[in-house]
Amino acid sequence: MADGPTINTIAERAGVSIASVSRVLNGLPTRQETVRKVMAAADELGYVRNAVARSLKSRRTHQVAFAMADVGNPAYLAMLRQIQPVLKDAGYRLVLHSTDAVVADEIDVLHSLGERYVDGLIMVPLRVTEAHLEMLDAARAPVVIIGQVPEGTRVDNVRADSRTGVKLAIDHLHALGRRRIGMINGPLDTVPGAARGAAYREALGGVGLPYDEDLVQIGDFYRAEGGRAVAELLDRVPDVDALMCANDLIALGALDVLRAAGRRVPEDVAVVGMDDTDLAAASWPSLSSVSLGSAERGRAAAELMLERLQGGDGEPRLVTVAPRLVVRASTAGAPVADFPAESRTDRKESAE
Amino acid sequence: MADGPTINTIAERAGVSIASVSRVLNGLPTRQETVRKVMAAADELGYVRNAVARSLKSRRTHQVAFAMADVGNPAYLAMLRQIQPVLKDAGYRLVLHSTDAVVADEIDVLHSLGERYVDGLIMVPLRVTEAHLEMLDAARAPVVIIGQVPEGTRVDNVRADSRTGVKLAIDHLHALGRRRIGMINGPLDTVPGAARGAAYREALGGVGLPYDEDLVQIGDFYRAEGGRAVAELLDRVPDVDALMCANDLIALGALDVLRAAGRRVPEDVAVVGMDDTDLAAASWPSLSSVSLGSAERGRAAAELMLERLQGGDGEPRLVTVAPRLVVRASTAGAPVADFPAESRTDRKESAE
DNA sequence: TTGTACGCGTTATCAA
DNA sequence: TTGATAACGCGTACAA
Repeated sequence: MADGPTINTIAERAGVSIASVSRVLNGLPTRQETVRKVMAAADELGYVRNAVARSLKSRRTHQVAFAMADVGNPAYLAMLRQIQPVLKDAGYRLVLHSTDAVVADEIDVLHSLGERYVDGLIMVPLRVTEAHLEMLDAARAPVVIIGQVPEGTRVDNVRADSRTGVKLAIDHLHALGRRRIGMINGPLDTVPGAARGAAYREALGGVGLPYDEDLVQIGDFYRAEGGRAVAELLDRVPDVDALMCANDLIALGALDVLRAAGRRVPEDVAVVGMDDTDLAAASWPSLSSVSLGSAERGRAAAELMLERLQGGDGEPRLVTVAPRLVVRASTAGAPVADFPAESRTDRKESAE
Repeated sequence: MADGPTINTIAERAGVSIASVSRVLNGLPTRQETVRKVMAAADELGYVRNAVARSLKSRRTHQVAFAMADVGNPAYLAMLRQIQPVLKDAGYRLVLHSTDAVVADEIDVLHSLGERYVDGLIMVPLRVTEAHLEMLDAARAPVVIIGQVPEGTRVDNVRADSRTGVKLAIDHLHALGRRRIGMINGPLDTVPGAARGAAYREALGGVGLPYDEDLVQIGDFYRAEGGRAVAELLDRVPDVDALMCANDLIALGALDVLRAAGRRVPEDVAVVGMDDTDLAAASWPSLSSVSLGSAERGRAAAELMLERLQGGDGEPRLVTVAPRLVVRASTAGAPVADFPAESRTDRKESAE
């Protein structure tokens, strides 16, 4: 752990000036003899350039930050998996920020952008507050926001389209002949909860079904709470024949409860989840789910960021990613009997 | 996006020297009047200290790198989730490296340690080669390795204990009265594959069961391959009454195939997975699984790292994390009928 | 208590 | 082609 050599050390050793060393190291035109001496000295000393000093001089860190609420959330994770390679291939390192769903932490991250330890920031805010907007306005580095921002906000923005996503699911259920389609949602004061609830109502209208409050049950975005909500709904509306769940965990809870209640899935009740996480393919029956394109959003955000970093300074851009309905056994008639070969569920595991 | 103010800007504005500005900003004893002027100027200018310049001076970046093969791997992810908050609380940022299971990339990461853009590195190598050892020896910053390293390697090291893990599972199955316990493994030339295969053989001996080659089937660490392997095993040994699977994905494949073959789980065949990923709780029946303590390993590694960063420079340390058998429906008699309330499967989802 | 001046390791300019 | 030197932004002896 000896102190690392610098260009000064090399210069002494090679008997040249630090300017020459720098030139050689950066491949600038230099006499062969000098190149040789410098390279030899650098080699012997095990020289590695100091990234911090370079950054101070060049004003570029080759780092990009990605900030989201929770590393464990599969949706964010899907984004991360796409963002990482895009940045890596372009020569950027990824700095990870988990804000634990604390708004103050998000503001902190935006603030710290001024410290210039990264060249840019990709952020998935829980919701965009006034404080966010102020910081965004004052930001000294490019920012890409994944999620809804108020009209007119001057930031690059990547969005999902949960309205269309819910519509895909409702249309699908309707086409299967379901007419009593319930909705199990999370809290309505969250961005996803509100959006998905409204979309459900609208989609029902789209297929000519009446909106019935009794068919809607609010719980939380977790498995146990989802299950409880479904139990209540079953009590109240025994003839429900389909469940639109606001995310996959809720849908897993629905499967638990339906099974316990002796209802067959999908014969008696069809179930659709949302976010299309890995869990959807792992469950039994496997779960039809609406993908909101987390992976695609991550990739799009990373690409927008790279364009900014490479000098693009046009108007803020908006990218909207289309949702996709992934049909599996929970809506598709008879449960799949064979094991699935869908490659997307095949992920490598088990390190040691 | 105007150019940010520096302490010089503030000094001018406040009519004092940069030294005074620096002092105020760092809370060193200063006259009240000066403090006021400086703070005022800093406020008006929206000053934020430059992290790069500080790092160059202080020789500390307050960044730690975490390098593993694949962000999507749930085992690494579990580590990441623990490492992140530990570092964050200690004031360190996390730089994420995904090496895509390419050994050369791992070496790159070790090499880049010399660039001093991080204060330390936590790494989960696929396998430790000669090149690794050389780089580790020359490392100019603290390194913590999660995984097996050759005896005598001078690095902090955190290990799992898959041998004991497998033994827990076999003992459990044996206690349930199973006597024809099969093993579905991944390739034997991988570290986990070899270790788990050997552990299986040893554990059988421990409960007085003979080792029978016919009961072992090699596939790969994926669901479809796992399923295929199980199908072959069933063909060859129809009276198998339990399956020890080398990871959870394989176990999911086993459930698929057993279901298709009309074997009840666990009545006819009990199934145990490994790694205890989220998928284990999501499947039906829910999957008993051996946890190798990924989360605990992550936390331990982060804490070892912090100790080094805070000046600890004693002998290299070795931490071994104990495995744990999580019993669920796939071995536990009648499948659980109610929905589970295990909080560890409740993770927040769905951002938008 | 305050200011001057130097160093952290690089890159880049300008003479020589 | 090369070397001395000035930044980059900050912290800090040392002197005033």
